[in-house]
Amino acid sequence: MSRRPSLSDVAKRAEVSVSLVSRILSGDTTVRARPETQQRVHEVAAQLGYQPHGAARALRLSRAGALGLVVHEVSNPIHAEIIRGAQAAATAAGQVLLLSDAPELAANADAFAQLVGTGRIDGLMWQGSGEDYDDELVARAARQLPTVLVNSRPRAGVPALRLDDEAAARLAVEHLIGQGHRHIGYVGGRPGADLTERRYAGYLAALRDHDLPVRPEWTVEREWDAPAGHAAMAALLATDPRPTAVFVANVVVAVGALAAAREAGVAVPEQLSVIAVHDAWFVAHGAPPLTTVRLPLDRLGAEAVRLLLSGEGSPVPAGTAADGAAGGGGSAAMGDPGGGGDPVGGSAGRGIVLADPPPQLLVRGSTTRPEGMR
Amino acid sequence: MSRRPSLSDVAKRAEVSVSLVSRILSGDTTVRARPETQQRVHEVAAQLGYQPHGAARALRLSRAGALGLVVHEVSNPIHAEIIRGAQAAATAAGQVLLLSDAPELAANADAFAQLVGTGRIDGLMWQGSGEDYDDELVARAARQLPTVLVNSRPRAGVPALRLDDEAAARLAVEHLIGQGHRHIGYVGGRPGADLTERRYAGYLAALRDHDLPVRPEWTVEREWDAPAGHAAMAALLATDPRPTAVFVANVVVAVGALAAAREAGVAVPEQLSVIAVHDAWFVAHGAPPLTTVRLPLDRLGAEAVRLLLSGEGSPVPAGTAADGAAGGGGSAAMGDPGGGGDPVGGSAGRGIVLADPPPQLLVRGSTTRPEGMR
DNA sequence: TTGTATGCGTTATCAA
DNA sequence: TTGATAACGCATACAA
Repeated sequence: MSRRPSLSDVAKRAEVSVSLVSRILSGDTTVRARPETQQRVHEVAAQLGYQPHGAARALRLSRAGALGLVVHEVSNPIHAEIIRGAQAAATAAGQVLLLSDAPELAANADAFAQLVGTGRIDGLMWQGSGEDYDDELVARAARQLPTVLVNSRPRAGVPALRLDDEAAARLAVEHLIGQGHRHIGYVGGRPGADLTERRYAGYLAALRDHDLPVRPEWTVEREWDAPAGHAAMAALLATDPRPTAVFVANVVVAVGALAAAREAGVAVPEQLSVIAVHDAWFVAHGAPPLTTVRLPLDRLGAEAVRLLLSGEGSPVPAGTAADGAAGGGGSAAMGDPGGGGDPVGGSAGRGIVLADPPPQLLVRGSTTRPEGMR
Repeated sequence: MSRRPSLSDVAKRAEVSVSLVSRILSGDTTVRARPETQQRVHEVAAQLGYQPHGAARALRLSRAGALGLVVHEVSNPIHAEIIRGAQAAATAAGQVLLLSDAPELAANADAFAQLVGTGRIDGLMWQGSGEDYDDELVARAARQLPTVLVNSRPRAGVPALRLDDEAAARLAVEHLIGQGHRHIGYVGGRPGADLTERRYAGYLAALRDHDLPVRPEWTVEREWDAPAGHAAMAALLATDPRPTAVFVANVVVAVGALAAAREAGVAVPEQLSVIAVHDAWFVAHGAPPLTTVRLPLDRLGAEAVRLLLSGEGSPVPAGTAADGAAGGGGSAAMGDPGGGGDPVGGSAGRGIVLADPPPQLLVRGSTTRPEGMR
């Protein structure tokens, strides 16, 4: 028959027992089998193209060999970077990556159960976007699985991985200040979202450090998409006086903001400098090419994988579903991995900041000295 | 203990046998159990939060309940659309989606084996990009799994799903012609790639239909990325006479092409109209906003899932690995699903064209009547 | 140095 | 109307 060869097929052909084959092929060091036997087994296995059956292994070991990644919108280039990093890291660790979509999981309870409750994955990475349903779903997931939040602060007791957004914002704003700008506006993302707040903090810190005024009407927050950026920039340009430069908290938002400036007849960078956090391939080709601060988004994904695999994901609380004894699923480890973290809480609820590599300024055409300066 | 509840936990608590629970919970219609028993079982299951263990199911049923999707670059917005469609369709069908990266699979044999050879997935979707390794890898995969090529013509006997690229190109070029252009250039993607050829065919057909000349020096093909588009457009603009309009075979390429025109001081659309295949959110915010032809990329992913699930993926040839009898893995069905296909070969090697919904013209600012016309 | 037996959680076959 | 049992493929404790 042409079905996939199993251990017993190999065993039969090599004329040894199944268990011996298992031990030999899995590189069990305590197996002191005859060298000739070992070789024979290896040969037969190769000949037959034997590969262990994933489900059987998962069942026996009660480890799925897979990790889940939940993202809010694949088409967002920022999320794509995270996916890329996670994908590569998972593969490198011999795990497969299961991709899912947050809005869909929120809308479809079966889908959620299918992903989280069936033992298909050993850990879950959840890209938090500050949606309302995030907290609830993440909390539910964390009850069943080691879970890590990505690009978010810790919520619902689930550890979180994030980048040094404050430093990035600071770097961006300081670039503007260095060019001589003293009137700098802020376009954020969704109000109240972690990311917005952290980047706003960096913006404020930079202004403060240089004794520059903060004007409330120059702070506009809408959403994390281009239309929102468009609206925000339009609002900002309607102020009087108007800033000579704008820091935009996200490159996607910046795309809309640039379009709004263009439509308003405000030349960038001649009349208005614009800088944004995160880089995406297409902004380098824009008019003008956008100056950005790049953050290592791919590392975010990679580090999340590492965390999960090293057992530092959210510990699964004991006595969840049925009875009530101790013993647990996810092991919990301590320590502060990753570069320069600022651990917040205890074993759960930690916030880890990936500060390495640091934010990188990519100067392109959208920033320049303010008009009338020299 | 706090481990996940199993069937036997439910059975114990409901005071029935495991097999009865299994049948009741799986909605077996032939199970004529007492209504009260049924209810009790359901209650206990809900109480315990019982969910069948995926691996155990997979082992028993020899179906993984998962599909694999291999893509060449997640950050490409076009690929992201495909992923999105596949993801949604898989979830809707109760399957999970396993995402992988083609270059990585090409470089890492273990990763390939892990994805394809371990029974983790019931079918594989492979986004073909005309890379050299594609043929070989797809062929290997198809020997083990029902496989479908996405956005490609059939290769290596593997059925393929694609969009009506020729119609899209035609629609785009006819839009230009309709505006009065008679000198229309072509910027393609990777030379020799299916996509390039199909779109080129549409371009040619449109010109032919309107008795417009085809000038070899106005046909430039480089690669599927923005830098290539930049180079191609630069080459095109160096011709003399130069076309008044350019059809670009891909929106990503078009981003680079627009930048090149800008740098060359050629105003779009005043001096040069540009139109491209595929739509991406950011081009609407560009300068100028790009006119595009949208194709239902998400349906491509969704339909691939449907095909695999309905058993119309590549049939796995019998007698592959070990012995040599009949009996096979993937069932093969015939028929011509999806809208208006042009099936090419037999059961394997079919090419299915998704012609519905048809290409959609999105007129934005990058096209206009040629200069000096009225 | 190697083999036998057991169990992971399900489903399916058969018997009662 | 229900239950006992075998089997899916593997890893391991134990026996030889």
